[in-house]
Amino acid sequence: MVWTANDLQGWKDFPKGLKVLLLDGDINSVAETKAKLEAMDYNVSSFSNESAALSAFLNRPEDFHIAVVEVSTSSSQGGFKFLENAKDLPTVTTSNNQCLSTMMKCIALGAVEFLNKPLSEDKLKNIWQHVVHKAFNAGESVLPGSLKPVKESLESMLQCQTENGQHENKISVELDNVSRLSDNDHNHSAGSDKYPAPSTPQLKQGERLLNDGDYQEHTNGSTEKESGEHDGESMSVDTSCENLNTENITQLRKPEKTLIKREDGFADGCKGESAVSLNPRNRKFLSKTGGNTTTPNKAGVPRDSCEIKANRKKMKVDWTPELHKKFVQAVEQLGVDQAIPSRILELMKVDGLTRHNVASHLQKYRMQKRQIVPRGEWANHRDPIQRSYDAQRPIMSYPPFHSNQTHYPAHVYPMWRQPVIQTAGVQVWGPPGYPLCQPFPGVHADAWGCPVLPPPQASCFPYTQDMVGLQNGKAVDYRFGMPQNSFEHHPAEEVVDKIVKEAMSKPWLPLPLGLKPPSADSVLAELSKQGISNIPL
DNA sequence: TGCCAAATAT
DNA sequence: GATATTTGGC
Repeated sequence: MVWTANDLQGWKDFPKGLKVLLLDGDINSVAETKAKLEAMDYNVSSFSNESAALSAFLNRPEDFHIAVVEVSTSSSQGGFKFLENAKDLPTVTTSNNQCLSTMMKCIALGAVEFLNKPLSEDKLKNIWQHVVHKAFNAGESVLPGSLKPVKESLESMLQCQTENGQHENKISVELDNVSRLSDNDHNHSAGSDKYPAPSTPQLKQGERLLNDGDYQEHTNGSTEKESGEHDGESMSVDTSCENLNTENITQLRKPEKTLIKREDGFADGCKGESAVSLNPRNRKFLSKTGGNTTTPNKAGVPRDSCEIKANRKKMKVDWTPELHKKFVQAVEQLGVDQAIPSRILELMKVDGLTRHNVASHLQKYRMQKRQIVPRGEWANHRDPIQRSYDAQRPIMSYPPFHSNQTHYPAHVYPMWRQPVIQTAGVQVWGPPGYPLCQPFPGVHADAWGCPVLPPPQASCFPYTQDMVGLQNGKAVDYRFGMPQNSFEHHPAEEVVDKIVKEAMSKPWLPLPLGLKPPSADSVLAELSKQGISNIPL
């Protein structure tokens, strides 16, 4: 089925139009709350009388998606009756009474949330999440009729996005399993769905869905900056009402697109999975937590000791092409000297990503860029396997692409090893618009976004592996000694001399590409020539 | 806070 | 065993 923008139009405004049953014994309070809800474009039916509210719901349950009910232990109409008799309707309870027993009673009776009065806009605006939660987690038999269309529409929308391949630059939420989870719930008992969604309203609009990484930093006393900004490039899921659209619920059926996942399991059976995850390995966590994928806590604040433990370790960032692309863009934007983790992190604007994550990736990135490989690997020319491996080693790349460039300078950048044999279908994730293979047919791209030459051409370029930054720790740019127009040219002689000289003066550094270490025989011969015949092992 | 290397996970 | 990523020390 082909979906059009019009098909999704109805949902772009979600949760506007959500039908809310509001019950509050206080006439002033009910009016105030109603006004706030209506300001959010919710469709509110308000009641001050519990019996009236209940009968309204029982008569036309399809008229309501969610209820906001005030409970009171002092009044005869405490709201509990409604709660008990409208179990299928996700019900948010509110009260001036914050005592634990009242809250527990509400939850025990099936309330999805307990909100202290007064009800601010902040508290109210996210109640829609309970509707989604209910729609996806209630067994079919207990799914309120009013929510079935919600569920079906959401499912269709999510499916549509997957088919359209709209899954770039967004941290994913797996709702793929949610439907299945609802089946599980159904198997357990009809009442299992009455367990409340965890602390939904603590997730404020615009706040990120994935925060365990930050929490990790926070617990370490780090001042890790939390990226609260959300621009068009943000890679986190924005759960705000305004943005619950195709951009934000992407990849929902793309387990392989996991960006960040937590992989803890606990001996005590407590599984923490507040983070979004698409990794099949983590699905069990979703099951354990009732499959609530839409309601993590604010800023990853742990809800309990289990979650603290869950956050302490093993949050793993999967550096997908998109994420890496952002990383590379940030690095290039900052420049070699300024590319430090904190700044990269700022530029990337990826929620959930920590400075540690970036630092780690930067470390790898730099190592790759400097072509750091064990010397033995280089020297092992007698190993045919190694030889063939080295033969695939990319030699150079184009300089970082800048979109404002209209031509491509012939600066030759260092390149690092290709992980696999290149094929025509190799995935390339350079910056958008990078003219990868256009100017030079046959040029490939490696996993780090740099196009590379195939081995035959490569063998005739004895350039240093890092043309910038090898001289006495200072940035020295050799690139202008490089051929300017064609790969057929050889580098300037003085450049080669410079590279060789440097390699000899700093034997601890990895050899520049193109420079081969001397063979053991030649070394022995040279030593012998210098009167050294015994080599201590 | 950044960098590096060891440890750990996949 | 290779590679990717986290963790911990400096």
